[in-house]
Amino acid sequence: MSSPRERIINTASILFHQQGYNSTGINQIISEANVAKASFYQHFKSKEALCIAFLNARHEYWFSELLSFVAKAEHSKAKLLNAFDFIIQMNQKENFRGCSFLNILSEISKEQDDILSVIQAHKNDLRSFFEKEIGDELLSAHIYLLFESAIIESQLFKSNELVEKSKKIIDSLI
Amino acid sequence: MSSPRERIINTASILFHQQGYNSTGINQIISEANVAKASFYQHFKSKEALCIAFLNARHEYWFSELLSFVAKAEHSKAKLLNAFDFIIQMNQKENFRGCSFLNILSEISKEQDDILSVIQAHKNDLRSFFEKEIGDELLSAHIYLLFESAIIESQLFKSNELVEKSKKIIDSLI
DNA sequence: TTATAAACAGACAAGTCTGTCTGTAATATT
DNA sequence: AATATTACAGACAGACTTGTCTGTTTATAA
Repeated sequence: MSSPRERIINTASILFHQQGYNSTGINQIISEANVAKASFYQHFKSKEALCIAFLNARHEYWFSELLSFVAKAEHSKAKLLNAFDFIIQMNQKENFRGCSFLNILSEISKEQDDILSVIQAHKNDLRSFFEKEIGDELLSAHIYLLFESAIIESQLFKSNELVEKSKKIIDSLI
Repeated sequence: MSSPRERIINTASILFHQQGYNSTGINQIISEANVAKASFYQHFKSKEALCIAFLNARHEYWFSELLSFVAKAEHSKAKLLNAFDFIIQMNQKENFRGCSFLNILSEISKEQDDILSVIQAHKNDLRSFFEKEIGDELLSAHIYLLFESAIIESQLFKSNELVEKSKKIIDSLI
């Protein structure tokens, strides 16, 4: 069996993503992770610290999945279209729960800048990904914006309709 | 002085929008609205009912503000650009707190479909607004997607940078 | 002026939350 | 084998949550 720390992160990943950050308590996390409360606070000094550890783990996971999904294609345009197919795959896998980072963004208060920084760093990495792939500054911002709304709108309407539309738009754009 | 119901909605509007839905308790709302708890539950059967009343009030307010802002322009293209200037105005007015509807979307659980329906209705109205203004189906979806991400990204980065970029994109698009 | 309605204050129940603490059991290292 | 570390169980504090309830005061209407 994995270490307590791993079990906590894995359980928190599922629960935060499924129920939201504020709606998930430490007690539920440690109970489902089979970890004692004292052990939890030995690894994480607070719930906020766990949140940051979760976001970092999520960043690693999500990005490597995106990259390997995109790598299936050869040319730049096909890679971009694959990125949107990646959204569709994740929607199915995770029941249209949207983006962990943006979900938590909506839940945190002004005081929690530590968390905000991690979210911003993640999205800056995503922006850089598109910039490297596309080159042109304005066009890559354009694609990034469509990518972001494609995720959110599929969460909102529980449907891939606007992801598909985004693909059509990009097809006519590039 | 206004009625208790009005005071509750007004206070909840500020607090939900500033602190988030789950982080705002009934006790804080009634205390800042100067309303007795019994009076609150005479007007709203639950916090969820208040949430729906708030979203409806927000819908009315936000949409009429958008329409009057857009009406300043004559032609279709100028109206669309004005819609993005409306985002900039609201960002300044409300400290980059983003969209109330999408914020609450991130906080609710699977079971709260009543709230989800109100959010979806709001966004469908927004989509219709762009469709009426533009005509073309795919293009109006395109503008809608850019509009949505413009709001979210300005909340995320506490900046109007990507709203301005969206305006440039639309300028070259139409 | 009397009767009806609405808003008031605030205690209370029953549950949640995070974080601390005590003490025991299992595991690693020397 | 003895020591040091790590994880365990779970009680506890203190503060929060939503919603109910009792009783009082104010405002409206007959």
